[in-house]
Amino acid sequence: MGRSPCCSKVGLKRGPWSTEEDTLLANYIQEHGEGHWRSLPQKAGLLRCGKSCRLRWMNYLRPGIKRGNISPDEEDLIIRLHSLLGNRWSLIAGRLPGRTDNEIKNHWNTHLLKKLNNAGIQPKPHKDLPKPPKQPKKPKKSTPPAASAKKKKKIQSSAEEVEVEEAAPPPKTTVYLPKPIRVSSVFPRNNSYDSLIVSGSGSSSSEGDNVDKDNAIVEVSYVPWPLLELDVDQNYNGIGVYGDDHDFLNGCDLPLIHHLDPYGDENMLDKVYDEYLQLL
DNA sequence: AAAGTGCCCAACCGCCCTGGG
DNA sequence: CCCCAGGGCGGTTGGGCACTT
Repeated sequence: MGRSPCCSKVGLKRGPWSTEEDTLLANYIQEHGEGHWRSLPQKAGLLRCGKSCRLRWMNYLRPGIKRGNISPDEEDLIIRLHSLLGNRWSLIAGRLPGRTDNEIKNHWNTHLLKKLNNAGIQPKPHKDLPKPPKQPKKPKKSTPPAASAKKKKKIQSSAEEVEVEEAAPPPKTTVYLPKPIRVSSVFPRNNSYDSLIVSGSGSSSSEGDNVDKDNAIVEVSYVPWPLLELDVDQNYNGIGVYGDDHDFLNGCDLPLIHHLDPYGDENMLDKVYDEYLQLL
């Protein structure tokens, strides 16, 4: 028996939103705030699924949303973050002010993937990208075999090679950290990706030495998620202990770009990335 | 001008996680 | 400890538009 749908789809409108619906939704949220998405449509007088309302708000109506015209700087950052994070669109979006995960995901799939392919760079298939392992915040339940079967399948399919001892209190947990890879200090901001220099394939890159601090160009190697295995002990206070997705980045004190002006400082993205390198 | 083709992106779908009762 | 509703995420779909033939 499958999971019950989030809402009864009978009688609900689907497809593109009308301006009237947008207005209703925006007005309601302005008045009552976000949340309670399931009951929101009814209260707001919308014939929409709650999830649909949330999506519309998050991706379109929310104040501060920037639409279209993704700048080369932003593309640059997306590519770098993707090399770090894989398809964690919400995390990537969190570092790009005004951008939504959906937009970034679309842009990646329609534009950046092509550019990278044209440049001879083959980002690993999404499924091969390990996710940052999640440390169970609280050993909630040692999932019973039957109930966890589906989850395990999903996890394995995403190649999440995480060995987290959930039940026992092991002092040691194996996690995999993303290794920061500098794609290039300047993804050609004014030209195509064709000029990218692709370093040896599969270079597992403990060679962060190729970065020339004074110079712009470094080796380009799109090597998503080279795995870095390490043992976590009590003294480890790095970002490796992924409390959750957001802790994965937030835990490393990386300043959110929301606080920065992405257009004010040409080198801002480089700086941010350098901070990643240092923090990781 | 009409038909065919490809691309883009808003929206949907299904699954998972979390927290409260 | 278990169940369930709410919320969030990543992958996929399909309508509409632009471009080509």
